[in-house]
This record gives sequence, C-alpha cells and structure tokens, in this order.
Amino acid sequence: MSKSQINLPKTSFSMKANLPTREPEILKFWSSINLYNKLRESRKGKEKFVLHDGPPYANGNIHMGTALNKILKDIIVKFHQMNGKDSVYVPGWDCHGLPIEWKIEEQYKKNKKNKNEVPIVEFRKECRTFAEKWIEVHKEQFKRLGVVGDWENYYSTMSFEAEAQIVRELGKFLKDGSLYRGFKPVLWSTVEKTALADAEVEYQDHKSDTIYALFNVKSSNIQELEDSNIIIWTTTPWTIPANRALAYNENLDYLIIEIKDNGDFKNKKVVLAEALLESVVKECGIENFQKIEKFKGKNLKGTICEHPFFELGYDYDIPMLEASFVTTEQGTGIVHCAPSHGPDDFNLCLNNGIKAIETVDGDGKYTKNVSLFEGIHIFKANPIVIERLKEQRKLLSFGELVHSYPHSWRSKAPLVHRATPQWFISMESNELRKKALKAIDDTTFYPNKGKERLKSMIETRPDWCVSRQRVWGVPLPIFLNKKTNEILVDEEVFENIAAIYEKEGSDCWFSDDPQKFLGKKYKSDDYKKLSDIVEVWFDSGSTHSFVLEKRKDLKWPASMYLEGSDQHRGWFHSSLLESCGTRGKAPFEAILSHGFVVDGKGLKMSKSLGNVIAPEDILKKYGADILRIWVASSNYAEDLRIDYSILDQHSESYRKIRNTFRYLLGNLNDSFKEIDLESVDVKNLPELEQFMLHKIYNLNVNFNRYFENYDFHNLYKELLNFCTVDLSAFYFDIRKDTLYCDLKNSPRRKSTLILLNIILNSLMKWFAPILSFTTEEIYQLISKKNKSIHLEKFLNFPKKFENLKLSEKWTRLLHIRDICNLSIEEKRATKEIGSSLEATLIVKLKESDLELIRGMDLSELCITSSAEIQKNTSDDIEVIANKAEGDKCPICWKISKKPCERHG
RNA sequence: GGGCCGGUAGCUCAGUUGGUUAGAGCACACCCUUGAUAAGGGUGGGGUCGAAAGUUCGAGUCUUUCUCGGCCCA
Repeated sequence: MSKSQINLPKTSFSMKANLPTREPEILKFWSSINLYNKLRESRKGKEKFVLHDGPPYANGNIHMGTALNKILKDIIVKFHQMNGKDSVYVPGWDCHGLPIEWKIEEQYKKNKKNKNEVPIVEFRKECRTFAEKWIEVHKEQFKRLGVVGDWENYYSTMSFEAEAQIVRELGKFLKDGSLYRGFKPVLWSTVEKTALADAEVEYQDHKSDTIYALFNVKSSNIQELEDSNIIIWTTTPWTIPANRALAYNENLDYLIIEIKDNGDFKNKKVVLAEALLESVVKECGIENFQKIEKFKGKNLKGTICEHPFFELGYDYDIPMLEASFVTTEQGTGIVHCAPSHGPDDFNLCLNNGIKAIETVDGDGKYTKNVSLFEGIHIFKANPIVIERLKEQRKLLSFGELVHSYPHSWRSKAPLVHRATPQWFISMESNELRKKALKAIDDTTFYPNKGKERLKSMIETRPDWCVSRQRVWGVPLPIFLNKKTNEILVDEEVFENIAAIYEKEGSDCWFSDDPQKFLGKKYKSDDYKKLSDIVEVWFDSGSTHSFVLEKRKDLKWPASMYLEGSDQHRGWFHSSLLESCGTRGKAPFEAILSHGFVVDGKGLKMSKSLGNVIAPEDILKKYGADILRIWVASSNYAEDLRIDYSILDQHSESYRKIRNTFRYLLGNLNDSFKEIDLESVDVKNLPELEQFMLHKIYNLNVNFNRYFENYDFHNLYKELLNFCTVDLSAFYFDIRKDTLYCDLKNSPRRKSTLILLNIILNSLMKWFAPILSFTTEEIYQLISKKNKSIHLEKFLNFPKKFENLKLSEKWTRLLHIRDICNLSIEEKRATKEIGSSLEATLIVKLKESDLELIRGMDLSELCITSSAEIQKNTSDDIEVIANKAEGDKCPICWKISKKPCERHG
C-alpha cells in the first residue's frame, strides 16, 4: 500500500448547510413528487393516526407560537408515519368572528364608509375574502417550516360544508332541549354592542368610582339592627338603581357601630364586618364611633332593607341573602346585588326568586325599567347616582380605585355585565357536565397535568352562551313562533337549512325569503327569524363533525388534539362539550398541550419589550431545521425559551450532527448500501463493531420509549449524545485508522463499512421527523430512487444486536481508556508528546482486568502507537505513557522500531 | 385579586420511593492534531439546586412563607 492508496473520505455532502437557500429547493422536490399523496399511498390500509389540526385564526402573519405548534404537530405526524401508520394530517382554519369583522370595519372607516349602509351579505363577502387571503398566506408560511399535510384539501370553518354541519349540530342541541333561551348577565361591550366570548376579553387597569352607600334596615331578627344602616361598597355605582338584594357571609362576624362624628351621620348606627372595621373607618374618615353590638352573620337571615332611593319611589324590599362569595378582602363584608349586572348576583337572586330584568339596553342606556335614570348612559351615570345618594343622605363616602377590569380585546373599551336575551347550551339538562367529565377521564393527556386543568374548568363552568349579536358567522338557525314565542324544533327544517347552506353558504339567511328555510310545512308569517350568529368557539368545537366524520381519509375520534395550553379553555374545551353533547364522547383519544414561547429570560414576547422574534427572521438566518431542532429539544410541558443565543447553540449542535453524517458519507464515498440487519453475522464482527451494534440497539429501545411518551427533548438529546460521544469522540476516531489505512478488502475495514452503512441508515431515519430537510438532502444523495426519506420506515433492530455482557466489558475498557487519556494528557502538558500516536502505553491491570482484556489491542482503543499490558499487584489501574520510539510509518503514522505490520 | 404550573452550571436538559462529593451535551478555557480541516481529539474550570424558615440522623427531592415568571380566571 502506498501513500496514494490511503482511503480518504470523499463526499459531495457539504460541510456548510446553507439551509435558508437549500430548504426551498427541497420543498420544490416534495411538491414535484407530490409527497403528501405518496405518503398516503405508502400506508394504504394501515392503522390510522389522525392528528386533528386545531384551526388557527385566518388573520395576520404566523408568530413563534404558531410555528411551534405546527412543527410539533409535524414531528409527531412524521414519527407515526415512519413507525408504519397511515398518519394523516389535514390542516384547517378558523374563519368567522369578531377580529375579521373589525378589520373590515376598519377599512370602511378609512374609506369613510358607513357599515350600516352596507348590506349584510356584502359585508360578509368581504369578511370571507379577507379570511381566504390569510389562509393562502398561512399556507405558504407553514409549508416553509417543513410541515407536510393535505394543503390542497384543507378545511375551514367558513366552507359551505362546515356551515351546513354547524346547523345540523345546533339542531341536535335544539332537539334534545339543551339549547335554551335565557336571560342572563353577560359581559357586554357598549361600544361593539355585543356580548363577548371569554377569549375576547382582556383585563387591564381601570379607574373606577367607588362608593360606600347605606341601606336602611326595615326589619330584622336582630333588634338592634332596626333603624340602623347596612354599609355596602361598590366600584360600579351605576348598578345601584338595579339593586335587588344584599349579600352577607354567615361565617363572618359583624358589628353595629354608632358614628359620633358631627355631620349627616351623627348618631347613625351602621353595620359592617368586624374584619373590615379598620379599613372602612379609615376610608370613610370616621373619627369617633362606638361599638354597639357584635353578632354572627347567620343572624342576618331574614333581614329586609330599603333601597337608598326608597324615598324616590324605589319602594320594594331589599332582602339580605347568604352568599359564600362574600369575603373580607375588600369592602364592608356586605355586597350589593344587581342580578342584571353580575353572574354571582344573578345566581344568588335567581335562587331566591328574584329575576333579572333588562335594566340597560345594548347601547349602555338605562331602559324604562329604571325610573329616574331612563335614557342615561351608564358610563355617565356614576356622578348622578352619587349626587342622588348624597341628597338622600345615603352616601357615606366616595372615591376612586385603579383595579384590574375587563375590557374588549378589540376596542379596549371597558365592559359591563348586562342581562340580555341569549342562547345557552345547558351543562345540566342532558348531563353534559357529567358526560364531559367522564370523557376527560377516558382521555390521555401529555403532559398529565392537562387532565386536572381541563377537569376543573368543566366542573365549574356555567352554561355555554353560544349566541352573538354580530354578522360574520353561522346564523343561529332558530325560528320563534310569533304567538307562543316557542322555538321551532323540527329536524326537517334544520336539514333543509343545512342542505341550502351546503349549496350556497349561509349568507342567504340574511337576504332570502324566510319561507325558503321553513319549507312547505310552516308559514313564514307565523314565525320570527332570529338574526343572532353562533359564537366562534362552537364553530371550531364542531370541526370534528365536519372534518373527522365527513372525510373518508380520517377517523373519529381523532388520535390526538395538540395545541397550546391556553386551549384548555378554548378548543379542547369547546370540542369536548360539543362532542359530548351530541355524541356522548370526546372527539379525541389524547390531548397534547404545549407551553408558550417566551424570550431567553422567560418573559413573554411583546412589542414594548422588543423581545419578539418572528419565525421569518429565524428561517432567513438559520433555516427551518434549526427551528425544528429548537422545538424538538425544548421541553414543551413548560414554557419554551427562545432568543438568538439559544438558536446559536442549537445551530452548533446541528453542525455536529451534520458533520457526523459527513463522516459517514465521506467514508462510504456517497455509496450507501442497505444492510439486511437480520443477516448480519454479528459474532464474526470485531468486538468494537459488536459493541456499537449493541449501542445502536440500546439507543433504539430508548428512542421508542421516548417516542411513545412524546418526550422529544430527551429523544433528541439521546441522538445528539450518540453522535457526539459514541460516534465522533469514540467509534469514528478509532476507526479512522482502519478506514484510511487498511487495505480495501481487509475484513476489519469491511466490518467497519457494514457499521457505517447501518449507522447512516439508522441516524437518517431517527432524525427524519425532526431534521426533515437535512435528512432528505442526505437521502437524495445516496438513493437515486427519486423517493423521499419520509416515505421510509424506522428500522427494526434484531435482538441479536443486544449484548449486555459485552457492553459491561466495554464499559470497563472505556474506563481504562479514560485513564490512559489522562496519562497521555500529562505528557502532552510537558510537551513530551503531541498527538496520541506519538505515545506508547504501559498499562498495569489487576488480574480480572487482564482476563477481560485478553486478545484486545489497547493501542487501537486509545489511538496510540503501541500498548503493553502488565499485571498489577494492586487493584488500581496504572498507566504510564511514554514517547514512542522508532520510525513513523508514512501511511498510518504509527511509530515503531520494527517495520509497520501493515505497510511494511 | 384567585386558581394552576414552573424556577437545577452561560444554554438545552437529566436527577428513581429524601441517602456518598448534584449529572450529560453544548458553550467556555487550555493543550493536541492538520488524512472529518470554517472540521476532529484530549483535559479542565464552572452550580448556596429562585430565597428564607421548618420536618429529618440526612432535603435539589417533603412542609410553610416569600419572590420571580407563565397560562387561565375574576
């Protein structure tokens, strides 16, 4: 063998990845071979894994959260596909709803157009076009991340099919009586003139007027209470005219005190909770007072008061009611209740036979039900109420308070609770709550803590308000009998409406003759058609019905729903309720929830902090595979941190992985040969190769275990460590000598090549779901089949690869190797030697180690020129490294006094 | 304000039922190599386990309080 015959690695797989430009080419390739269809064909008839896509809202560019979500989905879908399942992914979009409506209205405002002059149908068309535009934008952005799915046949909540099915689903709730017309306080925006969904509300600081007001006691079981006054505290003085009751807590201690200060309240007896005495006295500026009596809250039972405006005609009784929501955190320990303006108030009053009435209209003005205040806007009423209270000598004190208060996410206007006619799905009438809780128990959660989170929400949530007074959505398919005010429940009508929507969409509800929907059975003159629309959570909660059930390529229930942890109250929640209400079961077998993307310090991303990173920036600078590594290596059970230094770290890891592949490809000269693993003659391979097969086998066991639990960050770490520790720093380093300097047909070299082929094939497949682009690049290099890596399956490693005894032995050998390295390092520090091949070792071992090492060449393991084994009398491992003497073989660089064994 | 979740080396993560001196990879430093070369190898430094108190022979692990962060709710 001459120097020119050294087998140096050669590959066209470049060290530099250049992902930002290379990845789009790979995308073109996938599109050219129609990868999605090929994937389906390749698993025809196989068990299905259906990850049902939670639809993002078709509005605005994607952000890191969306990117994380889609990549995580794609990784899981690809894992199952490579595991042999028919892993189908159909992306979808959520299209109806307020934010899009607002966008269109904004455009009108810009063009000085009045929304009210635009026909509803035209307005809705513009909303539809807007959503369509964003679906296309999203589609391209998601594809760029490497996400593979049925992009051609995506689903959307505004498709005619979806709108039709949503009607059918509502029909089911109407039919079984779960959907009812209620009169409840809901969070209302007087600006947008609509009730708001929970998700449309955000809490911000707000300055409220506060008052301490007095309610004269009319009658009570406590004698001292008569002719005294109950003090209440509220941050919404405008609700005083709607007051119908007072609430106390039976477990609290209350006091009657007599005010001694001069003024309006001299010698007045007032009642408040003992625990709040100090703060009330201070805030109301009471300087002198006398405690008259202390009593238990439960004694307040049966007490009747008078409204502060009693003299002005508010002459009804104000009963005192027991309520556990009364606390001593703030106020006076007695709460004023306006059933039309608070959920707690509403429920308490309802349970005591006091019904809510319409006190405020949609614009925020008092109705005729409120005397003295009719026509006044509630946001302008506080000073008037305060003035009246003062005049009635019922105002003990007033002030201001900045506190967290609900606002509209869109207009940022403060919201109020307002009793309005709304449509609700009952949690109880058909045991929806019970069914949903059972369904949660039947669901697997990743991570497990999601189960409790969803459960506790379902346990306490009120009836589901599904109506909205807006226009961009599916119309509530409800007719009311004009005479009886009864709801028309007839499946034929629902089906008729659905059939019409399927053909032409739901716009016609607003424009066409109602008779069209009623059919021949009913006369439109007898019925009033509702103009409310369905809240969007019902839309997306129904996707399982118009996607999973309708499409032949999918299955119901889905194998998995996967979303951010906020969706416990969103899509997981609404899908669960919709499905349990109509089918008695959850539409998913498993739920995976992930945390939120935060910056490198763990703070949420926001424009004002300037810590926002857009997916686009990352793709430009690093490429999608780096972003995919970030997803795979982060623990999604918690919040996921990202910044440029974190991405830099991951791209370093990527380089290590890439170079591992480069070594494999280089030494195989880009000619990969698929090895039949079953036929590998394990026992006749060198022990090092046997040990590596064991490592591969073992890694695969861990790989499967991690995959089963969707524990990707540990899986990725395991793969990365294999590349770094087992391959690069160990196997590859040792076998360079064999690969470069052995004759091409040497058995040892051939064995090494078998291993390189197996390792390449294994790594490529293990990494494919994560490094979708890079593994494809490699696959294209070595397989000339014009096929994609993603059509492949994970390898099955035969049990014979496992060799625990050998592994134990080699673990000991590696320990000896470590000690050898320490000795070599010592000599390196004194500049006696440089490369390890300049060293020769004397290794003294105890008897059992000698036994272990018999027949082995320690110099091969430690990459030294030679190694001599001696018996040690102690149990220690002693190593002496010396400078090797003799001549350096020009080919293998080993130093020896004798001619080189291999190269003469 | 309430509920839930979390805080382990610069970074990403491991740490079994409380039990030796808290681990890995990356990054960093130094050295070697120049036949994986804008690569590769070796060695090494680095942690009051968010803080405090408590239970215990013993606490990263259990309890309480506080603090910081995130999600949800009001």
